[in-house]
Amino acid sequence: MKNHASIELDRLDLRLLQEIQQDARLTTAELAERISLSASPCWRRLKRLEEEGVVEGYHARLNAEQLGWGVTAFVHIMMENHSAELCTQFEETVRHIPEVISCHNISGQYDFLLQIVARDLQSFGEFARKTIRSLPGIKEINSSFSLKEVKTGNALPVEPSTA
Amino acid sequence: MKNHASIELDRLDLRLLQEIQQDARLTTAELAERISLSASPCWRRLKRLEEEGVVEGYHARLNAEQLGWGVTAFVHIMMENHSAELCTQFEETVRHIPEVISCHNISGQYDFLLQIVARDLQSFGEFARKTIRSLPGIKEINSSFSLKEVKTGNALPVEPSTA
DNA sequence: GGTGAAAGCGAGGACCA
DNA sequence: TGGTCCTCGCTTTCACC
Repeated sequence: MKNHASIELDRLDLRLLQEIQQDARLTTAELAERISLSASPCWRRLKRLEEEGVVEGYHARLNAEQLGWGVTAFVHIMMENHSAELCTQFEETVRHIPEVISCHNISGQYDFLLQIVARDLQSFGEFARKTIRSLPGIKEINSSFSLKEVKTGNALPVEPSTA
Repeated sequence: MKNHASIELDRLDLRLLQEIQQDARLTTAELAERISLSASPCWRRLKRLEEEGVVEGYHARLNAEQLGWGVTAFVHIMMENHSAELCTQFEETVRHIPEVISCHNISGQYDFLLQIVARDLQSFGEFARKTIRSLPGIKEINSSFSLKEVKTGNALPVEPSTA
């Protein structure tokens, strides 16, 4: 898996990526038909894209509600200082907390933005107090709750125009 | 596809969901082996979970960098007022902008939190000015940039304990 | 709910243009 | 690169515990 940017991607690769991003379980034959190619070269392209790391993985998207995760929260965190040690420790800890769906180090007023799930508001409160607030070096926390998922799926735009 | 919450999920279902969340391309045979079941019942369970909407879809995760999306931004938006009309229009518009990876209606100071990708900072500036700022009813915008993806994948926790 | 088996299909490779 | 063919193993669906 290469991590270099700027891999050569032609129009077929991009169409393939678009399709596979929308439905990861497409068979090679189906995929081939959709991008108007025959199965073998289509399969080879996909393998190449996997090798190059353009395709990072295949995942089932699960319904949070039905799994009992009724609350999605966005938590902004400000650190007391920006020592590499403190931040690295924070990141390492956060990475291992399953309720933390995503975490970004961000620019601006706050240092980190976390997306978190919880069973309900009460659980979230407990989680915030026990698990987040108690981490070392945290100066300020600001939580917002998702009232409505307007758009999700985390699909990247794949435009043939930019090839 | 049902949308009701609280579907019956036993330990096997949860293990299955965990596996399929991590690797959507597992074959039924592989999946069955991992959860110590034979192929047929395993396949039936998966189908049931798809039917019930617990599994919402299968998606390839693509590498943003390699597709030329060098910038990930989090944009907080405050609306001038909260008229249903204005908000619905905003949501509908936003849903159709490919650069908008996700959008949540949130509680707190701001009304919406959007995750956006752009080729570079300059493109983002242009996008923010032309596409976002010009939407009707927007009072305030606050953008932060992702400096580092500490954790991603959007995997939900699936604990057998909560079954 | 679980097992076993049968039929049809796709993955993945060899090979040619 | 792309296309064709081939083979093995898997998916999928039975009928039956």
